[in-house]
Amino acid sequence: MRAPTLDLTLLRTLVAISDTGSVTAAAKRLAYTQSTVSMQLQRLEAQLSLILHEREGRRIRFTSEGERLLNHARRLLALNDEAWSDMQARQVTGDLTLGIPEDYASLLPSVFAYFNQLYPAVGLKVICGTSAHLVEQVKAKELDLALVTRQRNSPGGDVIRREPLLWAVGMHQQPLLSDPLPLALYSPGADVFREVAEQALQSAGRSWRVAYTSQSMAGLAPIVTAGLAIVVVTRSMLTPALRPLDESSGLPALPMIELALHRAPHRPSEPARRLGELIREQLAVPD
Amino acid sequence: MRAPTLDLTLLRTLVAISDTGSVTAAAKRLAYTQSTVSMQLQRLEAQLSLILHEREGRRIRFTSEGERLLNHARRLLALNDEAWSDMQARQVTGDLTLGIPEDYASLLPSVFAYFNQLYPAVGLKVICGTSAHLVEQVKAKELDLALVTRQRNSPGGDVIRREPLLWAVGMHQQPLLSDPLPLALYSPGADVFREVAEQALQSAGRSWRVAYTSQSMAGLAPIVTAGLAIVVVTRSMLTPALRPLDESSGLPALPMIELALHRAPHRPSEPARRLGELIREQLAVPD
DNA sequence: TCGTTTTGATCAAGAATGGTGATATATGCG
DNA sequence: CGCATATATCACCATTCTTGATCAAAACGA
Repeated sequence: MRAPTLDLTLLRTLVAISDTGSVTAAAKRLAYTQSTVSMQLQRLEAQLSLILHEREGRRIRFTSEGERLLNHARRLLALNDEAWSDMQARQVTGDLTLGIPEDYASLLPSVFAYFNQLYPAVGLKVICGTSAHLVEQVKAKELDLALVTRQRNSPGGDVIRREPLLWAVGMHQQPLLSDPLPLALYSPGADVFREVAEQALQSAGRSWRVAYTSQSMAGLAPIVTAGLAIVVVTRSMLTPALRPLDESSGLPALPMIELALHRAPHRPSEPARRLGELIREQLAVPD
Repeated sequence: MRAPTLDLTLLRTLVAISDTGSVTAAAKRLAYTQSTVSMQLQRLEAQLSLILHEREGRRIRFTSEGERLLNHARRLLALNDEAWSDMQARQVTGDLTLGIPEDYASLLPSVFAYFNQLYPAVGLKVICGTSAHLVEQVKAKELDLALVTRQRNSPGGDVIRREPLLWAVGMHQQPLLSDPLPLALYSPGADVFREVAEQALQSAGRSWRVAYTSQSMAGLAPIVTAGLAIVVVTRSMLTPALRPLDESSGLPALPMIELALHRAPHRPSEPARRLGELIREQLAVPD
């Protein structure tokens, strides 16, 4: 039993007719003429020597063969689309620099791996820095994209995800609720976490002291796990060495933080567009 | 990212080139001209704006994009072929009568179910009877097909499978090796099992008596499980109530039996062809 | 009920596509 | 250095596909 090949174009038309329920609407969707779609349907039936549809009044009804072919068609087209976009993706070339906050570096590797698989011809460079600095670099076109943290509803960039901020201490430490509260913070002005924490404490009337500062979480970690200070993190930054504190700790609630994607001011390059899309897809609200 | 549709014909050509390793050979396989295949390959590359192949000397080498597309192509074509043959199968209509030995009835239901799924428009009738009778009916065109048992290398029909014959007794019975041996047999002349058994005993110089006869195994079963007689079966006819005897029982070895498919003398109808093929596929040497 | 509108089928015609044979080019082999 | 084989390219032809126009049939509205 030889198997000639189906015409995917006709199958796409068939699916469009089924989806829209009418030849005319399908024609509109596919940017064909009504007569074209009508003839395509007939052509498909002729090629298979099968009656795929019948009409009751004006409404179209698919025969059981038609329905069956529709199933095949959808699977076939899904595979086709996947193949096509995979092949197109391989043509996307260029270089691309993305900036991320150091503390989110742990969140992204899987995205980078996936991106590299989809777009092997793109040279992706990743630069870590504080959010404020990254935003500057994007404006200066030193970066194509930057993923930054920011306070809720502050302007600039597209929001990718919102996350709650948490107070955290070392896993085996009791909360140090001394007054003033010993904080481990990022360098002054460098990061929103610091601003947020100080605002929250201030409006709660708590006093604090900066027990330690660093450019990144990595630098703060030893201090915190040693129990010398408490720190502000997002849920995705929690490690086994950190224990989050809930409201029973008596500390003021912290607002949500936003993760936003900034794009360089000119029209984004194709690789930048793709990576932006991928980041949005992969990081969107996994809560 | 819109996804235009690939041309499966071109993909088939691509696969053929890959399989045969040359444009000319692919053309031969596909019943195209060499120039056609050459242009098809170029067309495919043009449509995707990709270089799929390069030449080193005369030999063709696919680029990594080409190899990647080949993977997609094979999957796509497999799905296409499946869809096509499924749709074609639905057009096979007609009626069809198959004869089988009663004792093989238990072996076939799954085949019938599968057949009915593949060819829902075919009315399949199954008739049970002894092999000798079924052969007569096929010759008389009362049956389209008949599956029969026969002695090894006897003429007529196509061999579907060979099976060893076994002596069997009731599961909890000791072999009754009295002399003469009490046999449970099919009706005289009705089945090859009987002939085979008698030949084997005769040439071994054993005497026997027919303790019970019936038209089918179903009729013999009670006698055998009660331990009143021994019986000849194929491996596929063994039930939990039956225990096969090996050569240590002292009984003469039995020859292989053949399961053969007879077709009515005229050109087989399409449904008959399909069922024949299916039976061959499904029953072929599962040992 | 009778126009009006919308939808689908059909047709002829023009455009575009795809296949072919002939031919030129290149490669491998003796 | 040819000869044999494989591939690329080209012009031509046939077929296929799309389209606009037209017609028939339903649905719609008053």
